[in-house]
Amino acid sequence: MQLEITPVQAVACCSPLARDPLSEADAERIAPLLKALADPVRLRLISLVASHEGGEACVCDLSDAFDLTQPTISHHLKVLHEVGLLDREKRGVWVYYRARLEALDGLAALMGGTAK
Amino acid sequence: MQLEITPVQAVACCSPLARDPLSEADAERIAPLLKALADPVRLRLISLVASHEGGEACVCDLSDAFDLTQPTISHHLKVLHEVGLLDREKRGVWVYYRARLEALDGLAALMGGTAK
DNA sequence: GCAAGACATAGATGTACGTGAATATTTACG
DNA sequence: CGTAAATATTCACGTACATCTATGTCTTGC
Repeated sequence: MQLEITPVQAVACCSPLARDPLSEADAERIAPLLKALADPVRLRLISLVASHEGGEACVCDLSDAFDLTQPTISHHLKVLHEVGLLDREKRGVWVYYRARLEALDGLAALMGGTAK
Repeated sequence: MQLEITPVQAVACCSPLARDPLSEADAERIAPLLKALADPVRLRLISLVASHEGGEACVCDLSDAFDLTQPTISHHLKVLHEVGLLDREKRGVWVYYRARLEALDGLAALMGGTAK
């Protein structure tokens, strides 16, 4: 269940960085999203999930790619989930994660478009 | 003078996150860029610089927008400069910063394009 | 040359964060 | 039920980081 407002929803509500000065409030809402992405392990995790067949992957698919303990992977997935970059669905014993592509697109729209 | 390799150059050398799994090496090079951006103050700083007239701004233009001391602003600008997101040019007493739009576009290309 | 202004650096401090070990929770299966 | 497997949570620890105060460096104008 996902009832609370996640930082992901902050992405869609402002013009590109290079067009207008970002407000303090918007910056405070967007920074956590980037902070969640600003880790090598989490970058690879979201990339693995997003590029995995079917657009989703379970933890078992993911943890093999890293030289980290299972709780650490679980922690990183939680961080990405809490900001709304990953959706989480439990099916049986396994937990499947799915990337929120709109969120990534939102961030891309924020940073890009400067070459216009 | 800018002779060393900055993290900014790591952006252009990989396909979008959602297309192929990001390699460990690429992730290690890109994460510092996002980490530099993942701060409310630095987000606003780069936005202020990029959206400022002429595409550049001196520290004096920037520090007024924040309730922080001058050394703190200077520190944040240094962080953005060190990863290559901001160019730095001293003219007289003033130091002008300019956003590297290619870097921002590179990041945007990395995260977006998922709606294809 | 000296004083003033713009910006950077150094040192110090509290907080946030990445990681692992140990343990808990949940589900399937016999 | 009870055991095994998949994932999450808790606790602890070392490091990184944001911020401030104090000080340094450099440029301009008198």
